[in-house]
Amino acid sequence: MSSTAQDSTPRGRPRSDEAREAILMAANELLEGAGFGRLTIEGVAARAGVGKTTIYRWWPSRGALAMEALLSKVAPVIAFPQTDCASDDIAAQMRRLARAYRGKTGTVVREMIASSQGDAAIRQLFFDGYLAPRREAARRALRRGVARGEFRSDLDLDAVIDALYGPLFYRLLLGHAPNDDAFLDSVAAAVLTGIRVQRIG
Amino acid sequence: MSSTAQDSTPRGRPRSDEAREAILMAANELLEGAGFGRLTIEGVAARAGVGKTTIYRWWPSRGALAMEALLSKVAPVIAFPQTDCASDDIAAQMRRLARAYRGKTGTVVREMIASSQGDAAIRQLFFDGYLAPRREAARRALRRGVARGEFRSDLDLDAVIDALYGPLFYRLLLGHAPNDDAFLDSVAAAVLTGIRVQRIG
Amino acid sequence: MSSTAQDSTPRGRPRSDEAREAILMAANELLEGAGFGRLTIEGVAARAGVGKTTIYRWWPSRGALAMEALLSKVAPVIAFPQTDCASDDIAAQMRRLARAYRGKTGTVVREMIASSQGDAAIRQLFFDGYLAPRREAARRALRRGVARGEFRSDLDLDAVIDALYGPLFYRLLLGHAPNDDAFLDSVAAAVLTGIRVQRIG
Amino acid sequence: MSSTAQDSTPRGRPRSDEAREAILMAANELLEGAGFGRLTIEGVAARAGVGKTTIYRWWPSRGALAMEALLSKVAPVIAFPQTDCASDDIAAQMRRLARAYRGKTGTVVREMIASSQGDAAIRQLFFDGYLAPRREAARRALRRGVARGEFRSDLDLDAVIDALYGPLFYRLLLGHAPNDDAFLDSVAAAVLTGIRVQRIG
DNA sequence: AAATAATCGAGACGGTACGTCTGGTCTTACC
DNA sequence: GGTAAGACCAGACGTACCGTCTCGATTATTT
Repeated sequence: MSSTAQDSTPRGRPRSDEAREAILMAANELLEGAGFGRLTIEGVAARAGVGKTTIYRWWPSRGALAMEALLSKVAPVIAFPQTDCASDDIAAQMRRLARAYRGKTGTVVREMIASSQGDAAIRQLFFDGYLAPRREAARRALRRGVARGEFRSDLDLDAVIDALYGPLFYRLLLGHAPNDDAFLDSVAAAVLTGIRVQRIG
Repeated sequence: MSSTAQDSTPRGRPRSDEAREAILMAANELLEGAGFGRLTIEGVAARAGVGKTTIYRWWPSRGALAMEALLSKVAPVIAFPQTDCASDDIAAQMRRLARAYRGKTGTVVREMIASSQGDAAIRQLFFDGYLAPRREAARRALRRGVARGEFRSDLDLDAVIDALYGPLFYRLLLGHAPNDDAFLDSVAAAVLTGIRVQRIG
Repeated sequence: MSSTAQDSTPRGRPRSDEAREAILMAANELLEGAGFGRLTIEGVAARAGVGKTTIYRWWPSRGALAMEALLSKVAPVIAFPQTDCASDDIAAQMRRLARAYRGKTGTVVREMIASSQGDAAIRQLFFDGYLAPRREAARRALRRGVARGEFRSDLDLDAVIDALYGPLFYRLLLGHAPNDDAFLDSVAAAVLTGIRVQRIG
Repeated sequence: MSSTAQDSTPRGRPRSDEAREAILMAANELLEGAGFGRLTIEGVAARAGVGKTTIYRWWPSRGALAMEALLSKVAPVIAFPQTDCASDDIAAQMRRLARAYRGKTGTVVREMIASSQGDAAIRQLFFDGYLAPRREAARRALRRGVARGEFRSDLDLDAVIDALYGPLFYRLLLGHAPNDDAFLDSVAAAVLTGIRVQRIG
């Protein structure tokens, strides 16, 4: 077993975790207080009692900092219940997710998606750090349904997930109508019915 | 007793349409060339050969200007075909819309939605000027299907529209997968099947 | 039947002088309230209820307007007394002038001289409208002294005037010491003694 | 007990003397080329290759900058010759000063005095930085004359200085007549004669 | 212990763009 | 045909942040 080639203990003064945490905390406070648009590096540095250099040393951009700040405190993945019926589990999770998005989390997610639009690196951070694990959980729920013979086995799971959650995000971002339970149920019903194993007439 | 409702004779030099058009054209050029993030009031003023004051006099913010610039030249509503089958009409329009969004229009729409997140005024402008007319066209297509006996008559049309187009916008904004025809067809099939009048067994 | 030409009322232009006076009054108010530095054409126009054009039609610059505004209300020439002794007359007038300059007039004159520095036209206006008549009065007082045999007859009167009043303006503008009577008397004494007809020993 | 008076260790990046000098040089060039009225912070920044912030960080106003620029390059105090005769020394220095004022320096000094009128801080700067040392030199010359028994010992030196130099500044600022040698000599003669120790008849 | 190395805070630096203010010019409609 | 209103281009204002760059001070590892 080759002991890792990369064992080189770093020289010099080690990174200060105290500073790191102060920065993320300050960033979060600014994000919640004033929104992403008013989060500035200088503001974070001042509030955290930290030099600007320290921020630039560790984060490539305002967006990257905001994203990490958010991920550092984002709500845990909304879990999928595991009853006898995968369809019900999914519909129930969607309702819970929508409830979370009606609060502060929704604002935060909206801003994260918004700030992703102009910067591919931020988009990747958001996808990897936030969206991907949540999509993986959904994928597992769907696979469970497939395994139970509830859903067809030839599904494009990503497409199904997008069909289920796309409307929710659409309303979150455009804001023309609320993500109420009736809406989510109707979306879930339409999509899940469409992927259900057909009863033979 | 004069009953004139509109008595407001504007005083002073009237607004210059020439300047207005030069500003919107310059804004569009910058939007397409460098994106919303690089659109600055100073840049627009310089390119349009216009004083900054003239821009600030008529547009309250960078976002409002960008939005109006977008709306002033955006492709006309992607029309719905009108064949015998409303379902086919809708699915066909979705494919066309997605094609448009794979080009420059998609980038601009993404950025407009993003900049809507921090500014309620922009959001309203975008909804009224861009989204609402397109949703109304979709609503008409759905009503046609209802009238033809193709779709159920108890539908929440807005919810149906969100279910159809939400996934498309979701992929547009998150970018984790392309809006290809197969995906859109599967979404359309699931949703439209769900609202179809049930055949009596 | 329109009688084109001449109604009994001759083509009224009732405004002109009214506007002119309103402008000068507004300019004076601004000058006294905020000083020359804060006098702007726009401010004057707004306060006078007048279009900017009307100001630009009659005055070539901010300074010219200010100058005329000041001249329109400036205190009358401080008269020279006419006693038996021209020296005493002059010294007395200097004391009176200094007293006037210790009040608002002094501030106004200071600012007029200041605004003359960058604009030859303003300087000319100030000289012709303010300074020249006052110097002429001083010249007459000196000539009276010459005629009476009190002063020498080969004098360069302008140089004498500058020697008399220069120190007063110097203190007015630099402000390092007050123009008190003792100072003025000592200046007057030195200069007037110097130009007095010498007693033959 | 440590008696160190100066314990303030400056933190952060130290001020750049290079920038400071570039700014003063650029300001001087603009002052001489276009005059104080055309000296703008933006112009200085551009010419010096410096950010505007750097100027605003160290100078509170356009006038303060101009003043320091002037002081940084103004000829050293026009020295007083030191011959046997203090009267001659003073008259000679006045001629030299007037010669300097007939050139570019005169224009700048005029403008500085003008801009002092609306800003007490500028006035103070001009007095402390420019005028006071020159007056002190004159005071020393006069004291020399007193010590030599040439002038009376009960003089108000400030008043004498104002009497000597006031006319010169008066002509400089009003511009109605040149500061030629004959004029200065006559002023000097009158004033210095007046303060001379009287010969006993 | 001393030297080396990377960190930290502070804050100045050259810049870009902001949104405002004023200058001086130019249209309009009204009187 | 002069006037008020007010839009127009131009450009400087003073401010906010950007991202980079010294500094002196601190905290580790390596010699």
